[in-house]
Amino acid sequence: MAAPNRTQFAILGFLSLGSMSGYDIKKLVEESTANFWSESFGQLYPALQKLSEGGLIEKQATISEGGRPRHIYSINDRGREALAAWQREPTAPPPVRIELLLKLFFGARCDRATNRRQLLAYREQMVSDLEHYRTIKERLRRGASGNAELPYWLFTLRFGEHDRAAHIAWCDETLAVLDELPDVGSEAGEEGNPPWQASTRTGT
Amino acid sequence: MAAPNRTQFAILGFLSLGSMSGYDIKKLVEESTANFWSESFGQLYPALQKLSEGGLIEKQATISEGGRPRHIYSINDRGREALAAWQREPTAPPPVRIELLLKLFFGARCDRATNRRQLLAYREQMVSDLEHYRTIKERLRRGASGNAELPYWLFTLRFGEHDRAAHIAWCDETLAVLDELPDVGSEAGEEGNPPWQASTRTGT
DNA sequence: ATTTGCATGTAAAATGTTACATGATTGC
DNA sequence: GCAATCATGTAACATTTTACATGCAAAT
Repeated sequence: MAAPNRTQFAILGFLSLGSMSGYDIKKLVEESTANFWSESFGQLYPALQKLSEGGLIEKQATISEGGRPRHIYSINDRGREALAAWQREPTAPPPVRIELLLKLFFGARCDRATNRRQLLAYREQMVSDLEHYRTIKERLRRGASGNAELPYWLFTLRFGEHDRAAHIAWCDETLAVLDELPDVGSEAGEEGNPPWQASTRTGT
Repeated sequence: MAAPNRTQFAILGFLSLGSMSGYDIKKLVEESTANFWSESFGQLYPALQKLSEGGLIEKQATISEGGRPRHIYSINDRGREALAAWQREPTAPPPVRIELLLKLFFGARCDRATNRRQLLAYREQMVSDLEHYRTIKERLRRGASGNAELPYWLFTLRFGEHDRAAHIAWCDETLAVLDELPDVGSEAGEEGNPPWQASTRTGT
């Protein structure tokens, strides 16, 4: 079954919604999970082949309307089992690397205007994300009412809404505090060593 | 100046707080930014060398107490400039891949108990993160009061608090809705193709 | 005619983690 | 003596993105 590659499970998930080609999966990903999960062709095609070789999905070479060759993949029982098994497995927290916070952590090394600009740009992104989610939600409510999976799709959307709203609130709070800080410019008082002590890292 | 490697900027940031060795940086990272930014030795040591070659930091071979060799690095003016320039630059949003949401997106493919377990485990992690942040906060308030960078360090902590609190709220909301959903088990009604349509992806 | 979309794949590069190799010192 | 911490570095591996290569068909 090769490496515990998450791409393969994503593929199994999408194929569980219906048979389709690699190209179709890519499109579906962009339209549905792109906000929290995306895949590139460079991952999809090799993974499809591996799944096919592993006997979790079936490949049928078809000719589409225009006479173009198309490889349609379908999930089988072994694939469905593998999908469900993955869903049952404990989920490792994703590695986080938030560049904005790294910049802000060293915020005393640059001027206030710079920090403000970064926060405002981030805030704008969060607001536009929220708008985007609302659009998707309306489309879903119209196009998928009655669909048994709709609630689950809405769960992931609500995640985005909670998350972005919280980040906007954080931006506002941070901007307010920032305005009351002395603007030392980029030449701050250096040396005076950091008060960090060995922390008992909460193991994962 | 080689690749626009973020590790190098992280290093510059930490060296702007004081001169230290690669080992020291690694320790500091673990104690301070690990919640939103981490680095491994495999990245740190080559990056230190590159920065040194690039003339952004200075290397001094020292002998520490025990007679062990130590390489102490110090940031110079060019390095400080590069750090500030990076802070001014627009920040690209990090790629998000949240496995929990991917599993939940296909939640109709497994039983309710499985979805519940995943949500509860995630919720627990969020709660323990919050506790961890509180510990750090207290330590900071005691050990760094008066420090000019303290506000910025608290900003990143507040980010974590906002973020985790929102995710906990989402978990609770989701668990409540989940309980009212029919438990179809892993054999749900398949086919009935997804209502996703081409979405105008909000460009980044 | 030319662009856009459909469709599949490979190669290369960037990024990052984990494991390995080495060796000294300090505390138990 | 032995484990833990200090300390530096390399090698292998995994993951993922981006770019490249190819070609047909439909729409403009």
